[in-house]
Amino acid sequence: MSRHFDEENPLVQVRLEKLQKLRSMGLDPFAVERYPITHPLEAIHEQFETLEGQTVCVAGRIFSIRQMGRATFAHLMDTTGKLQIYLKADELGERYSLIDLWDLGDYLGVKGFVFRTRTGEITVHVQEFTLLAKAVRPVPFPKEKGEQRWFELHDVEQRYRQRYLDLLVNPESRRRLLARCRIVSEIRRFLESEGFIEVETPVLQPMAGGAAARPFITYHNALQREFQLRIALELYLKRVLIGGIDKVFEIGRVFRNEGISTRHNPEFTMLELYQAYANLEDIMELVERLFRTVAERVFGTTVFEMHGVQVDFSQPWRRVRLMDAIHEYTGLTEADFETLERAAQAAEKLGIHIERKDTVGGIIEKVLEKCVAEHLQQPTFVYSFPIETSPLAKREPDNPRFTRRFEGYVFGKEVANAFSELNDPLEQRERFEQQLALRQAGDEEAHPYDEDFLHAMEYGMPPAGGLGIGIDRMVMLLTGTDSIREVIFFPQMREG
RNA sequence: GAGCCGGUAGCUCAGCGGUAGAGCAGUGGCCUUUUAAGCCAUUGGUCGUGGGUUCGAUUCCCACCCGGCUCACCA
Repeated sequence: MSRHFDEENPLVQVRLEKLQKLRSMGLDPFAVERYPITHPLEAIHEQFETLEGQTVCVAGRIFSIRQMGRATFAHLMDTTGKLQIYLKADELGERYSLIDLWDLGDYLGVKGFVFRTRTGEITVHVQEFTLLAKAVRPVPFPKEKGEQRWFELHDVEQRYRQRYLDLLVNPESRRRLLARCRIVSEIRRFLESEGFIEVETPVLQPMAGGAAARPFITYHNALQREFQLRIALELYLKRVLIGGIDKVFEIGRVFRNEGISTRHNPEFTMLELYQAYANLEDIMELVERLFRTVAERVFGTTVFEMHGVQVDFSQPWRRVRLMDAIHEYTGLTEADFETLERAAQAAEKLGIHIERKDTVGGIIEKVLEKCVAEHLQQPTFVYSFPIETSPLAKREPDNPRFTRRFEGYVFGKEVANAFSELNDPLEQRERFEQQLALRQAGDEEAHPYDEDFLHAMEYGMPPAGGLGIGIDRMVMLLTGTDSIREVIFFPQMREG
């Protein structure tokens, strides 16, 4: 796929010649700035009863064209839909021949009256038209009839690299990506209606914390220092909480320096929220309400299906202790994880690869990932996570090896992560020290020791429940999509 | 990082040792309510890149690039 302007391409040449002709007639399409439309295209269909016989102005891209001598039919397309237009030579005079200078993909504005053709299609009978912009490169619009389409843009690489073409040409892609926009919008609306305030916190951070992941490094010239791109929103949102904003959230891009896969893009969108005076169970209920509300508002249903499994977000989610879930699906008991040695043995038996840096808690989470997650098809909260992998969560009072943390699973995939947040600055300091030890033992993703954050917490942080949701993965499950790239407008690609 | 599959015209694809094909799009012609419009004619390709084998390579071999899937790494 060449990135230069290939004027030698005959298809481009033809279009450039047409552009030249238009310009020589004083009809430069690129000189046009505005076209006063009276209706989006879909509105003509919706309001046909009242619009029949009325004059309207509409605009869109030429999606198809059928010239039949002295009469021409074409379809325009805009964000809302498509509309047929009809042009007659004996009414348009010399201007009729300008149609020869049109190509698929050109932007056209027309004025005319609304009618129904002999075959019943709602159409605008054009009296005046203006070419509003030209496509000098061929746009691969498909042929279509009803729901059937031919010669569609299929090449996955091209669909991702040139998403504008994918959006233009493939209705499924458009639907899926627009669904993403509406999901984000409805999440905001829901949280605001629950009294949460949206804030924006730094992307450039001295020390990226709040999650276990390697950061991207960048450099600030004037300050002559490195910064890290954030890997989570957590620590700054907690500072806001300490600042007295009791219900706070952020929807923002985070960056993790990892491999790319069907489920991982180096930059992705997180929702995090914190609610003072709320605990883990309150957050569970909030998650249930969030999914139910967004599902209803965006899709008009709470029932979703993926790979033949049906889930219903109008129902409460199952709640299960992590160790109980492990017992249920592997037969292992807590005793099997008493010591690092036993835990490693148990995991190896399940075919899980253990590394030197793994802790008992790390191994437990691996077992969850490899052997349990796939069974959690119905919406499930798995709670009570090991303390080693949860340095920012409160300890369980009667079980100090575990924390007040849950992960939400749907269709076997993790979609939410939440805790009763640790707000004891003395314990937080100890937890950071433990993480430091892990880091020194070779765990690059151990949580960094953030003195500034500790300082903030020492002024007093309220008891609070916190939640993180990967928006991209939430969109995947609500749209039944297997690849994260399909729900990101411009997924990361190697240089092409 | 490993394995498998793929990259041929603007788009969708076929071809697979003898100097490249179809449909649609494009171009020219006929056609004043068509709709995958139709009919006739026609243009268009360094067959991902670079090496090698061969009289000859899109086709066989090697390396590389890009993509997809699976696994690994990774929330």
